[in-house]
Amino acid sequence: MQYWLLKSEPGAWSWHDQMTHHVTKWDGVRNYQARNNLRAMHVGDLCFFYHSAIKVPAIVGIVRVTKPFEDDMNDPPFGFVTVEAVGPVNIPLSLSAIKANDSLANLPLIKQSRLSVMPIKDTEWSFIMELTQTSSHIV
DNA sequence: GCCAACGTTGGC
DNA sequence: GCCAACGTTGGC
Repeated sequence: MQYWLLKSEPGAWSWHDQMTHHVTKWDGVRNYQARNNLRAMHVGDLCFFYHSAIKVPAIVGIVRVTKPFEDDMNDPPFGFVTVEAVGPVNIPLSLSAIKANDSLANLPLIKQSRLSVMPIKDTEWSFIMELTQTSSHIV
């Protein structure tokens, strides 16, 4: 089981959209590194759902991979995985709150701000899960 | 809205 | 294969 983070601009595809549709393709990725990460996903992997390019970018929910990578017939060599909404995080975790924690300093989210599909280490996942359980991180 | 970072394209 | 030009992402 591996962990990931998926970015989406809420104007294009929001957490609300994800919850409404529940099971969807995660497509539209047009970057090789992000595509490689999509291809490395396995059924059962969990992903944070992150809202990007807004006033307060934040982790807002969790989705689970339900089908592995498939090729997009119309746009090789890119493709998609299938995900289902698991649920919202208890309290959204903003990028500024993430940056305030030294133990999250190595997240690609910070080091590689344009990458839209990235791996999350077990320890990072657990720590973020803890943070989303408490309001202490809200500034 | 601006701009930095970065990926992609295409001429040479 | 290099690099300039250009387009896109995403934080602020």
